[in-house]
Amino acid sequence: MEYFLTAARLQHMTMASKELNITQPALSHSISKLEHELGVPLFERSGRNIQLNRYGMMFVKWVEQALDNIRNGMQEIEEWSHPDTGVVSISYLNILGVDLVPTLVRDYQIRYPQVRFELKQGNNGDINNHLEQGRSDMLITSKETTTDHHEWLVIEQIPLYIVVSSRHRLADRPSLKLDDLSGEPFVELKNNCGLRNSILSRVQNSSFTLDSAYDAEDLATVAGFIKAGLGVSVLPKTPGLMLEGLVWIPVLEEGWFWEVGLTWRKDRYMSPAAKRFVEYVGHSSSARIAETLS
Amino acid sequence: MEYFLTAARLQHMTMASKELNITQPALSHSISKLEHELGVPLFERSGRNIQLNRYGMMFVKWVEQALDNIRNGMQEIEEWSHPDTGVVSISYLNILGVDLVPTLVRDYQIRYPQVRFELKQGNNGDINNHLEQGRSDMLITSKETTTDHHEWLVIEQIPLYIVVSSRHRLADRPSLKLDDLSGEPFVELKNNCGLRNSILSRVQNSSFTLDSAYDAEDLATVAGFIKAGLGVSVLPKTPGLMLEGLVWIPVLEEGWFWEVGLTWRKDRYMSPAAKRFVEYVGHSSSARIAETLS
DNA sequence: CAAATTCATGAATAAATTTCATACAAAGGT
DNA sequence: ACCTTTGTATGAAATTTATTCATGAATTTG
Repeated sequence: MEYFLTAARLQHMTMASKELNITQPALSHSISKLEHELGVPLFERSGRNIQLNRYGMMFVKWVEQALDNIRNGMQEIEEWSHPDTGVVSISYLNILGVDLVPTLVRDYQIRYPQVRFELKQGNNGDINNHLEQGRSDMLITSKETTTDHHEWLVIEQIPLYIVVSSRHRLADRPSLKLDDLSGEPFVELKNNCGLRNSILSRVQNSSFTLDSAYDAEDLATVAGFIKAGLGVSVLPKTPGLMLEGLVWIPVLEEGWFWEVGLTWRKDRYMSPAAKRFVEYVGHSSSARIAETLS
Repeated sequence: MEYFLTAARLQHMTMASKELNITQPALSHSISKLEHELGVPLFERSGRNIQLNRYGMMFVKWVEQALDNIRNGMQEIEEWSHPDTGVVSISYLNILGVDLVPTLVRDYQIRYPQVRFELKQGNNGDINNHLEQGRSDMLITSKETTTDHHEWLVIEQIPLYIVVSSRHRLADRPSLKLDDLSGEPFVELKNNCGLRNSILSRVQNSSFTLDSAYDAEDLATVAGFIKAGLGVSVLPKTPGLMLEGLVWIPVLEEGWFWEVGLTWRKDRYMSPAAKRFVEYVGHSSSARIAETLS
């Protein structure tokens, strides 16, 4: 195709072959092969020069279009796979859309304003499907769901608090141990939201037996239930959950925080734009952790 | 490209390879080669099945368009080179547009109604250029211009008459010899119109010396000059020249006719439609000649 | 848990493209 | 008119590319 267009443009085999960096017989052969495939000649050979004929002129315009299409396709891929102009496709847990993800995206776009983000949210099951089906490059979720096929990079450790209604009998305590909640109706999460497993595993290590009163769909609903005085729970202290009428009481035991981070599949191709985003998150989160320690 | 589209459509290497009549590794290799050329993967490999990824979906739509274009190009060529639907491209001498060519074309299109004609006219120089440059498949002209690179097929032998004005002193003669025109002002053709050379060569064989009075651009002008009483000439008796006020006097000598026919270059490709037209003209003209003889 | 299915990989083979050498034809210069 | 130059075509050899075969790894199925 490329050969044909060049020969057609220059109407000169030898010059065209030079432009294409091939020998003249190579071009002659391939043009002749094309002509045989089409069943018609594309050039008039009169003496020692060639000239596009009727069929050649017709065919040129189609071939030009075809090659333009291929070039467009390559350019689109190039654009989308370039770190500056490419796309970072992320799925994240619903609750993280309130504060963490928008902050992260905004900060990143100050550095790389041309990068496009493709953001999807959902519960743990949803977003894991996104990742498996390749509809997202990476997830922002809690660590619990990762396997050894996945890479994990922590973004933030959000402290967990015991949350009660302001009218609750424990509402004025400065701090609590988990055991103090024994007998209290506990508002749990329905679907395995990462956080749920995170809390359940901690509970199993303690002597305290959990009295599950309600299963809510998501964290915001849990907060709502507590506010309505229907029970108590353990929640990460994050915007979107800090409703009026809730009291956040620190947990006395060590290590009560919810680890949120980036996860992606080791075996999957990741676009340069996505790679750079991962790198950025790595730097910024380690900077943030260093800051927290000092 | 074809391989990629099939694999993309079926999302299944083995099935695609069967449809393409190649082995599965052949397809795997070529897809992998394409991916390396583009620098990005086009499929997600999860376990034992493949799925188009973001880049693959983008690329598919461009490749589909490109292949459509090539197919359109091939179809257009197919159409134009098919004897039924193709094009017959003819250049002819101006004067033959009055009767011969329209009749020929009309008769042919009764048999092959889908055939398209591309008709150009001009003087001898013009139409010879058309043929040399490949802008026409064939010419309808007089035999004189053909060389051994050309094929020749006679269509009609148009009788030549001595033409004088009705007010001319020879106007009432039933027939004339060429010598009878001695001393008469002769109206000649300017550019070598085939007929001109035809007449001049005959004149050279006779004792008669031609007294060239005017050089006209074309046959119709010759007729006009004669009608105006400016001279006499020899003309083929054909519609378009038979003006009122002209007298057509048969020539006594034998062999005074103008041979008009089809000519084309031996070394040039001729479309099936054009070939069939040539064949038709061959049959119909031999039929006509047989008819004339009987 | 074995059998079957599917894709990837690497070496061997088959097919294609390209080059080399050369022939043929047409322009151009003397 | 003859030689030189320029340009294309052709066929065989060399090279590159594509395909197959054999096989391995991974995942799904019965």
